[in-house]
Amino acid sequence: MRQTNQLIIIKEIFQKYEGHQTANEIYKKAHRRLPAISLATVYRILNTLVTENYLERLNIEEGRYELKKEKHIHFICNKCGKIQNIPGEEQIKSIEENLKKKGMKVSKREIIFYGICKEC
Amino acid sequence: MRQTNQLIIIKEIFQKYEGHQTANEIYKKAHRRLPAISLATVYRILNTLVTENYLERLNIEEGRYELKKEKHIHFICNKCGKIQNIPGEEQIKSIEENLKKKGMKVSKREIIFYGICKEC
DNA sequence: ATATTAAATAAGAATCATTACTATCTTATA
DNA sequence: TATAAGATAGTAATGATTCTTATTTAATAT
Ligand SMILES: [Mn+2]
Ligand SMILES: [Mn+2]
Ligand SMILES: [Zn+2]
Ligand SMILES: [Zn+2]
Repeated sequence: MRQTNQLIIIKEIFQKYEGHQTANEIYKKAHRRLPAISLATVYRILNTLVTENYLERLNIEEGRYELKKEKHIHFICNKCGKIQNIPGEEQIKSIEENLKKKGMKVSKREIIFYGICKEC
Repeated sequence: MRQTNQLIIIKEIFQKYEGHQTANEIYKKAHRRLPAISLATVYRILNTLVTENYLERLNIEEGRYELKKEKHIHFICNKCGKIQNIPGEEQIKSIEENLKKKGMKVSKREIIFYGICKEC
């Protein structure tokens, strides 16, 4: 993978802000530093970084990307829209073990709770 | 809510097949019985039925709808694409109780495991 | 049964996220 | 520095979903 300016900048954006960002948000941030960058390039780099396990994609209405870290679960507030990382790993592991016993092999997961957050 | 032909047919499609179907699949099935039906109508009716808790929408790459039944979890095979309903309700309830203790109110959730199914 | 009317529909345009395409450019390497 | 495979910009294309508006229809009152 070639170390292009575009790739370096997008990686830096994720290092600077460890939140859940859309492709378009990344594009706007990258565009400030590299006005010639194209949205298609942002999408291609995001896809590549997901394939390489550098990023993770969260499928909500619009795709959101975040740095790949220890596995976690998401809570999205229906009022303010904030996305939080929440605990629950033991319970999920328990489900995955039961699936394994049944002969299924889990490689990925998407666990999202929706509701009203503490502040709202 | 008016009992239109379009609404009745779409409900019957879900009664006949209790699987996870896309808007377009519904449209094609409905179209056989009512060639004049439009895709926009299918979408509007699906949205209405979700609002009324008759259907549930599963957000994967493409939206998939199924009859609303007891809460459950999904497993999607990366190879054959089959979507299965799997158990794990106790563990999820445990997570939700912890969220409640922290002051969050859960109203909806989306729990999907991806991997390879028993047959593949 | 018929007229009335508010709600639902068909058809197609519009929107929005994402991907495909291709000529041009750039990083890595010799 | 010359070269070539890989990456990019710009833009067209795609696919799912929603919007718009003129027309139709189910429910209700007569
Ligand atoms: Mn997260
Ligand atoms: Mn299901
Ligand atoms: Zn909130
Ligand atoms: Zn399978």
